[in-house]
Amino acid sequence: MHSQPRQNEVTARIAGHRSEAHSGVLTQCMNGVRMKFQNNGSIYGQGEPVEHIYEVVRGAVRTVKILPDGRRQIGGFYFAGELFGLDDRNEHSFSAEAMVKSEVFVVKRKSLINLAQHNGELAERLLSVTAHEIRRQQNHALMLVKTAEERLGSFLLEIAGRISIGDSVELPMSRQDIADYLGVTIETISRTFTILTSRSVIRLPNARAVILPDRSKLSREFHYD
Amino acid sequence: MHSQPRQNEVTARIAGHRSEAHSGVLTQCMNGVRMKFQNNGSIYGQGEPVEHIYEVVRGAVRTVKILPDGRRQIGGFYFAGELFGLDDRNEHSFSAEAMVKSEVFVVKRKSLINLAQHNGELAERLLSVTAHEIRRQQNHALMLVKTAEERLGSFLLEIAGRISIGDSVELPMSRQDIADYLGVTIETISRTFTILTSRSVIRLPNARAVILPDRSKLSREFHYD
DNA sequence: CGTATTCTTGAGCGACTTCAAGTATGGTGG
DNA sequence: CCACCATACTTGAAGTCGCTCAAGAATACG
Repeated sequence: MHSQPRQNEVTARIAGHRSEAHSGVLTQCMNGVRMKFQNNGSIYGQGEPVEHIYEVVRGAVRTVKILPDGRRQIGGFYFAGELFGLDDRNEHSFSAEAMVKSEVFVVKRKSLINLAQHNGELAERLLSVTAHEIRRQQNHALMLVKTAEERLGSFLLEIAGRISIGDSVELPMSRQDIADYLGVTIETISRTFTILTSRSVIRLPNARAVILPDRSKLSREFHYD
Repeated sequence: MHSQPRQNEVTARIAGHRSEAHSGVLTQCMNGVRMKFQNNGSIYGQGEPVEHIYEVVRGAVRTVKILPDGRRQIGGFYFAGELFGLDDRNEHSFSAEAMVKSEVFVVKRKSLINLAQHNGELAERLLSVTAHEIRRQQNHALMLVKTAEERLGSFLLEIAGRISIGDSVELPMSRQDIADYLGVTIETISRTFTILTSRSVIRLPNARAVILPDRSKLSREFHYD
């Protein structure tokens, strides 16, 4: 059902275009470990103990939850400079996987908390990062109450806001990932891409590349944020 | 469309049953102001500057977003001891309203951040509260990809986990609030309550009171969390 | 007791799902 | 380099769940 895709030409370019080491909150002020993951590599699993916090250095990561009945839900996508793994429990409720060849900076959760206790600036930045994550999750919830066209529209706007180069975005995630993030089927995603293209809202040079000619018009139509 | 309900007998009891002052993260270690709000009173508005952080002392609060096309979305419900207003931007993206007569402890955002910078324990607790809020938002997103029956089932489980007395819950929110939280219409919520009742999954002594006779069975069926 | 409001129920319709092919694309071995 | 296979993506047709529109029942409060 959700089998291994291959590293194709497009995703390889994505992994590459941010290959310069991205310096984020953690890499600047902590000692930790850099880890590399292959396409689809597992970073941590649903149910594993929460011992680390992660920062994407290069590449792209998704968090995934498999429900008892087999349904798959994507919690979020994370790109260079972004933190993930911020669970408040002792067990991860989602697993994390690299979507393309990626590099991740890993620090011990306890060390980070300890350091933040004696470093006010770090504590503030951490708080800011978590507050930002709350907003993103709220936006995610907001997407899920709209029509398929609005969901995909605001999704593309959000992703474009984070990894576009000019007016074009190269999607590191598959249609299935998008479908599982937006709570619709892969067929609906595909049909909706076709509709948006025929309406000239987007262009699709190929399945993984999207061009958004008029982002402000899109924002108005799909009122993202 | 969404007009003012009145303070009825049931919600009055809810406001009352936690009338003992609840001591949370903020009330314990900060100086701030206690504010009282009437049923449906506005605590802050969508678009207003973010200057404070709030803790429910007594009562119940909802956060609400009105989309440009008039649709209404509930971001979350907050009960005694819980924090809200944790926005990462300068403007609130949701407004906050009391659902019943409520008391709220208000502290200046800047003061809190400053204090946290020099008080490691407070910083850690704040981080824990925000991480918990992230989890709740993820759960909210998770609810929105299910069927109406599953949405209402997991919603009732979540609320029961927070404000049940024995196996019964008194809902401070209207059907419209539940509908706008779960992304379905009020008619669907009403019908689904009827279905759950006819299946003996719940009992409804009256519209605002719900009895969950077998919560563990519910958890299995609606696999909440 | 009357009226406003909330909640419930019904019938028809539409958007998304399901099931089922068909097409395109990347990788592999000859 | 090309033929082949596996996988991802697209398209079509029929079914279903939730929405819309409409009315009726229950509840709160003057």
